[in-house]
Amino acid sequence: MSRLNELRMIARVAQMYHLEGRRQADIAGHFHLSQATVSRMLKRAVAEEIVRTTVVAPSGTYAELERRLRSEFNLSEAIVVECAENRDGAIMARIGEAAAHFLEATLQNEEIIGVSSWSETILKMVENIHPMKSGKARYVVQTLGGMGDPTVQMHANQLTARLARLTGAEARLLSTPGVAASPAAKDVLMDDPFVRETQALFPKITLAIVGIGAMQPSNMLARSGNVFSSQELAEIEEAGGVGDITLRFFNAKGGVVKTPLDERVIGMSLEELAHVDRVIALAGGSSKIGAIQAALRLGIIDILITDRFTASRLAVSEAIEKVG
Amino acid sequence: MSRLNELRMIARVAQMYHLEGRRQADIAGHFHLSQATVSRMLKRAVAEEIVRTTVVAPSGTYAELERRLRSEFNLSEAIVVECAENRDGAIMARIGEAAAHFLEATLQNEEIIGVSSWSETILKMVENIHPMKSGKARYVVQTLGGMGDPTVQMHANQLTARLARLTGAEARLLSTPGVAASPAAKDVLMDDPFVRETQALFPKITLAIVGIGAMQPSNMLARSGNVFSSQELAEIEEAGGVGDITLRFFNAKGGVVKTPLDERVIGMSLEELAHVDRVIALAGGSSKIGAIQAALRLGIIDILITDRFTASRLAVSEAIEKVG
DNA sequence: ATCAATTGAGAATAATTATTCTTGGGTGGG
DNA sequence: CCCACCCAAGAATAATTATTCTCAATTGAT
Repeated sequence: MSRLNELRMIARVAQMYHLEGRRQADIAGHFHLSQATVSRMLKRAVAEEIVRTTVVAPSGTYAELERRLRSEFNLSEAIVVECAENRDGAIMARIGEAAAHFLEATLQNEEIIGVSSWSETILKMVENIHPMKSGKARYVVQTLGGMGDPTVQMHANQLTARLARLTGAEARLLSTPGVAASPAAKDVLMDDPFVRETQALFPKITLAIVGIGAMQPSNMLARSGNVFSSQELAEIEEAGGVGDITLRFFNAKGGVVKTPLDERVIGMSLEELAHVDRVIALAGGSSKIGAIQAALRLGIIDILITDRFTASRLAVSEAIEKVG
Repeated sequence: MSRLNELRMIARVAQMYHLEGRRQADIAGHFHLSQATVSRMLKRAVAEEIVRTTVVAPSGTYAELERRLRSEFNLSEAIVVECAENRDGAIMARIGEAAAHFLEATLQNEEIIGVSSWSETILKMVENIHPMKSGKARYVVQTLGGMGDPTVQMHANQLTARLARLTGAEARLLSTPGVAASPAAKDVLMDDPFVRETQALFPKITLAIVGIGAMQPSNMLARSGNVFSSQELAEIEEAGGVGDITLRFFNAKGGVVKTPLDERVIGMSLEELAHVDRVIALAGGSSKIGAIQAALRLGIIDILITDRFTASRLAVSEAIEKVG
């Protein structure tokens, strides 16, 4: 019976604290208690479930899906965006917006940003970033050479440059094809002092923004001319490759797939990426599910930004495979 | 659209803080934000109703009734106790328990407690107090002489003494009748040095525990022999009296009613009571509604402890009268 | 009954959180 | 275009809260 009297008082203290907004010391004075006691009563109020705090996700957000992604794939953060229709264009726009906001909110001073600048999603991100006047970032480093058609290559350079301008950083470009014709050709291309300089920054990147590619080349990539021939792609698939990040391939289990082609890519390696403090992956769309799942299994992505359709399928599929 | 991205992040921060119990500085580190920003986001989360805190009153408590009593009667605190049946015996027992708990929880060191020791409710309170070993209170002062029958007078003394023992205090008794036969007789009784000494403590009382009497004498009071004759009671009623605290009468509007009888009472006056830091009134039961309501209007009671039936009728009745 | 272990509360202190102060940028009116 | 004002964010600081430390008292086990 005295327990009830005790709880009544605890409830009253909780009411004064949480609803009336009074300070603990104030409440302590009111009841002639010590502040320490009030603090303990409030703790007790939570334990007794007299005080309950709920966090309501705003509609259009998917906190539960995010939680599952974090937990299934051991991510530092996951952002799942609302998207009315499961269409690639819409999805990329929404992911881009969310990524832009996240970047703006969390970008530190003097960061060195790495960006693999030929994904449409990343383009959407850049389009949504507000200019940050007081030069926040130090460098924006292009982590993969341009693809095929020189016009598109320039596009990629421009995207990097634009991101640099928006973040008040200096752009460090890779004005070279992403894939050389041969290892020897790569050596030649790498001889360029600007290329060397940019590459030298890879280990210093503090924040990398990457897209995830499926074996099906994306629109942008396709338009940019063929990167790898279908024969080469077949070779990669043969070796188990299901997706790539900056043209570095991996298999469904999250293992790195090395083929001779690897020697011809001019860009950041997965090993280098693994050393980056924050790796943000932007990817969505039903055609990429498998690639994304595999990419997450690499264990080098810290933050995934995706759409609710993809998120849902990723979470379910991963959970099932773990049980199976 | 960016508002949603902002709210998502706020929601996530709120989740980490409130549900995962992480520190603001920790969250700030996770998102590369400043602790100040996290604090502001959390404030915003409350404003946006992303975070909601509810205080659930344990069943068997009546927070809303208490709130109404506090507000209608301008009380510092109100305690409304659960009570299965609207029967005086049960009500007094519950009120006593609650009062005991409240006293134990809020009693300071060196307090000087005044107690008008002839109410059954106060007796129940004393019965429920656990001994406080490290002498908390300084004195327990009897604020009204005993009534009629010397046996009952002794009872009253014993109750005071018992409360003193339980609180580790020294008892200061009024070993005299509560009502003298005449003002002159009162002067004689007051000549007693112990009586004078006790009375001298009235202005030093820091916490007074009082009952509220209706014009209908209570069981205990009746058993103790008649205090006032029916003629005298009629005289008081004539003057508007509807209730008393330590035999000091007041009318329905909360005004003090002085009659010649007042000159014969040996006990604390309402003026003295008004100067006491904390005045705790213990009263319940349907027969006392009017008296309690009037007593509360006196404005000298800080804390009321009553039962849910009485509380409910008090709150309703006061609200109606205020509207009318 | 005695004693170690446990509990409970306040005082003092450490940790955490809110706010003020300051700076720099954005904005809108002249 | 310039200026004044407003707003946002972090650093520094003030305010608030949680915890540790201490002491005393209780309990349970001999």
